[in-house]
Amino acid sequence: MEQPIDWQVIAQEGEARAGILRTRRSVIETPVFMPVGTQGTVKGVRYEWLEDELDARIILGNTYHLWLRPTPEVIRACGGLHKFSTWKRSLLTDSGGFQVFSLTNLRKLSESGVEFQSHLDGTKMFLSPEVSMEIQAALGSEIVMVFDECPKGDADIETTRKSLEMTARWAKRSKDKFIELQEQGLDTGFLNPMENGEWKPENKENLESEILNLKSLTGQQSLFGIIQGAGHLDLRRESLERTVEIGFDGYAIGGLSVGEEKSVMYEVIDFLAPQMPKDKPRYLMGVGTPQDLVEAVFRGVDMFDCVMPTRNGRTGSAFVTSGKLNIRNAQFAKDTNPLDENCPCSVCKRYSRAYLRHVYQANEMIAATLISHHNLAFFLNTMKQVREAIKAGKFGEYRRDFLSKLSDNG
RNA sequence: GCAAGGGUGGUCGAGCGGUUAAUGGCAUCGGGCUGUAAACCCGACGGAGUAAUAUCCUACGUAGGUUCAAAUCCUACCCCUUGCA
Repeated sequence: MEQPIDWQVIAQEGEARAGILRTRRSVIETPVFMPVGTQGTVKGVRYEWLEDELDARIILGNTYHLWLRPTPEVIRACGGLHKFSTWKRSLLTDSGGFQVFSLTNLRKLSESGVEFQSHLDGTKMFLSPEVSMEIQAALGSEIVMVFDECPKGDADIETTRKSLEMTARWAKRSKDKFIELQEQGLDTGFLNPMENGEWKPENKENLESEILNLKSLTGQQSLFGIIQGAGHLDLRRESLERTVEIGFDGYAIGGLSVGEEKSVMYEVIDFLAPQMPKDKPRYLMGVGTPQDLVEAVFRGVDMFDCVMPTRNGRTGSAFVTSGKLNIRNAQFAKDTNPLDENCPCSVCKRYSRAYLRHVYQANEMIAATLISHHNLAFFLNTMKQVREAIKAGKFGEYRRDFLSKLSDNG
């Protein structure tokens, strides 16, 4: 049976899986880190760098932000988010669900959806599963997320249960609307499979043979469900069952790293990931630090996204082998070393900590760009090493080594 | 030379008799950032001392004076800015 995406495990070690995810627009090796490009741009980083040196295969976009500006009408008129932005590889669009959580004082929540006040000008806007699906069809992403509600990490059991049940109903409504939109041909990113729009990585001999065995794709969008339940394991299980019952192309763990203790996050992943469908990709939303990624892969997660590399990059914090480094610190004023001597990225090859500190302190735009670039390289390289370790059956060793090198608050 | 206005902590600048080690901005130093309302937010910022308080010390151009009390009022001097010679 033809599907919009295809994912196959090519190696496994314990719960950790290495796989190949194919969408209509790119071949993505998992575990994968997806840089966040909320407003149709990964802040501070040109697509040229993401494509060439960093070799990101998939990035995020955000329904809520693009809905307010430039609006789906503009993006549809420009041929969808790929054509509009010129990003040719895969896109995953978040549904606006997270904004239901993070813009809590600008919204009114009800069964039908959420009334938002635009954070730009206060205009009242109504977002619902149906509206979110319409916007994501206009954006034309490869992976569409259901519209969910994300309770606080420390929410009590009754609040969490009510929230989870609404998320389940919203998931069903999302899927119904999603199917309708696909049938109506409103997805701007549709690619005729006969035209073979799929992008393959270059110089990947092993991958070529693996791809040959894979099924062809429908050219349509795929849809991921989201499991909620905060830190309550029985609710997590219930949410998982209800989500799987509806049936999606992949499954996401939502509602982590939203204020709960770190131990709770690992506990939930430990419990949940192994129970999730084995033949579908598992996506841990919004996580996290490099350490979080390694730990979550160890527990069976395949996909990640997080704003940390770009946000921290813009605010002077660099991720390095030993953890984090704050480029503002006076100790780096005359430090001629690169951010991370083990990092092969073009920033580390060329620029010193002293220079990066100077341009940061001087408020030069390039500081944000350079540190964001390095941070993305660090995240993407970490995931590449993780994949290679799993394929070589040495992930346990890799993880131990990785964690032992952390000395700061990584 | 005359007239007017000024000299405040790293810096710019408020304060113009007591609650003022002295508002605020900037700079500096430190911390934070996890499906991006974030090129952002928070804290420290005369010195000594304490785990933290307490407590000392030194400070509003310089030197005197008035007053219970002065960055704030008075006098002299030094310097700066502007205008007139």
